[in-house]
Amino acid sequence: MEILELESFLPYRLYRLADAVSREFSKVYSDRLGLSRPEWRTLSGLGQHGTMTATELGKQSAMHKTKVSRAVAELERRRWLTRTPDENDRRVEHLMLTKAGLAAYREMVPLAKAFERELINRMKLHQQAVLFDVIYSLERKGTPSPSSTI
Amino acid sequence: MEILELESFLPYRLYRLADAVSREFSKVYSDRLGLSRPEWRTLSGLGQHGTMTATELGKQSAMHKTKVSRAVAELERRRWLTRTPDENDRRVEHLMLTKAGLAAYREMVPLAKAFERELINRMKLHQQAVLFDVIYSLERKGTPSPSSTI
DNA sequence: TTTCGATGGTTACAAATGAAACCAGTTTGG
DNA sequence: CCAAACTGGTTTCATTTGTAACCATCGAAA
Repeated sequence: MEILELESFLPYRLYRLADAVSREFSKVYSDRLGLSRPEWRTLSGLGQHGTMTATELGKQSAMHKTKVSRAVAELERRRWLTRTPDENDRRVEHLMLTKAGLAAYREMVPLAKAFERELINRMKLHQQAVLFDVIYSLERKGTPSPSSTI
Repeated sequence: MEILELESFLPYRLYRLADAVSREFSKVYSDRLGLSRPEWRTLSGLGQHGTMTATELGKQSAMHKTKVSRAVAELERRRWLTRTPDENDRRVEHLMLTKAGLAAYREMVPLAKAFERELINRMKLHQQAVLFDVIYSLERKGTPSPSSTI
């Protein structure tokens, strides 16, 4: 009978990896700032772009609009961001971080970068285990990577 | 001011990729069999191993025991699996797919494999965009992969 | 201008989730 | 033999999430 090896099934592996990484990173902004993931993404988006609408935020960070709406509401409650109604379109609000929000963002950036760096280093140490696994999954089936840029 | 580009932040990219893939694949078992992800993983684990305990299932497929418990309960309700109490340890139950459960599993395996293959192909078509991105993220910082097996 | 479909954003409700409490059974150490 | 610590598994409860309905506004077409 044909069986499926879950442990090496690409969607499963990807999910597991991402979940583990994401959980670990979430500790940083959760422990430090008491943020949820949508809130962190919102903070991050605004910190990066200065000002954005809720829709833009959703696009950039791949969040459903309800998530954005809730995250924005919470950050507003904390006075980490303010809303400014659009001049021409009264449905739209432009969001911007307050001083406090910006301070939080500034605190997070180096932590995030450090986390990423460490993650990359860890992967190197483990002989790029993760990377290798993904590649393995890709190579296993199909022809050997043809025009690979690697 | 130092900013963080969310779109290229490794944890974020990983999560997004995995989420997209997982969601797409979930359509297969959800539309087809009306299964949730934990239920699919349970079905998959049992199909693969024949018989397992709830704890083993949790280990194999990285699910919290409450998820396992609920998934097992649901599959049992559908009569897709049966529980057999362990001889020596009366806390433990051995789970096994019924005919119906096995039939569902058999139906899923080729679909899952096809999905994976298609996924891999799609990546190839896009010049291994995903793979490339991950690698790029890894290369960007740090020294060029030293003992890379690639 | 009025109406109708699309769009920005919020809210309500149901389902999925995680943490912690819990129950039953098992092991360990006195 | 007994109490305490532990383990397999379930349940409870609060939180998070997604879907869909919703409100307000806008743009286009009649």
